[in-house]
Amino acid sequence: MFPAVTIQPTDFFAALAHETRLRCLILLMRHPELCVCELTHAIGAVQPHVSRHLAQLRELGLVTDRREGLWIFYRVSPVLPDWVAAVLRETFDAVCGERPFVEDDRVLALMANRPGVPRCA
Amino acid sequence: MFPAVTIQPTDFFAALAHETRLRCLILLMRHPELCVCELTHAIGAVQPHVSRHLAQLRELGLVTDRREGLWIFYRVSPVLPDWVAAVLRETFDAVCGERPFVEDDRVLALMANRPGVPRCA
DNA sequence: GCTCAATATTCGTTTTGGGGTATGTTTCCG
DNA sequence: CGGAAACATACCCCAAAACGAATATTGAGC
Repeated sequence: MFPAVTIQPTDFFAALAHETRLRCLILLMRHPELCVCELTHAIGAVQPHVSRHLAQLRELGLVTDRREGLWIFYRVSPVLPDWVAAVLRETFDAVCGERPFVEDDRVLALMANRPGVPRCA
Repeated sequence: MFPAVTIQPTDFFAALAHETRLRCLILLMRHPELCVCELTHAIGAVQPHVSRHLAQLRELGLVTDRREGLWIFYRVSPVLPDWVAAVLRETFDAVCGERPFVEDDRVLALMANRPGVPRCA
């Protein structure tokens, strides 16, 4: 019904203004949820770097996290204000085919030993 | 045909991440064009402050400027990439009724001695 | 030519944000 | 209970961004 969070426009745009955070968000829009090690691997950064920027997205309410065993899975918040979701979608459509966003998803697809999703038969 | 400029997503969002720049852009979306003194008056800041942030918007290609006598009129660039224009429109629709954006336009409407537009009979 | 009005830019300083590395916390497993 | 794995946080340092005030530029009018 009501979006759970109120997000200041300038805070929202500041969150999108960093490449690491934008790359994480784009990846999270391609997949229902991803854990930190997947995001870290896809982006090719060190883990504290990714964790720090994920924390900023979380504090703003753009993403939510869920613990499952050792892993913490992030997903795009399902209760975003409509205009925030709309801006994210417009941005996604515009950049999902560009660098470095395409490569990020390709690198993720080639990742071995991914938790959760890739259960073999 | 082709948008004249290529704008990096992170640069674009960084431009929107400052309140002064966002307030200028919202005002410029309500009016075909505005000069610096109008923007300065509406926002209630000192002139160098507004000029500096307008310069950043101009360097990014989000606005264009046109000199007419002593005044320099700014307007939202007519050749923005589609997704940039779409994000601006979504943002405008979301915030144009909120503070401080409504007040900015009210203050502007009450401004005396505006150049250009308000020619009396 | 001089002067004033509108705007832009520069300078010095302060603040904010990001990076790298080390360390802390939580959970699972044996 | 003692590891090790996954992730978060803290600390210190540097660079980019913003601010206030002063100054430079541009054009109009006389």
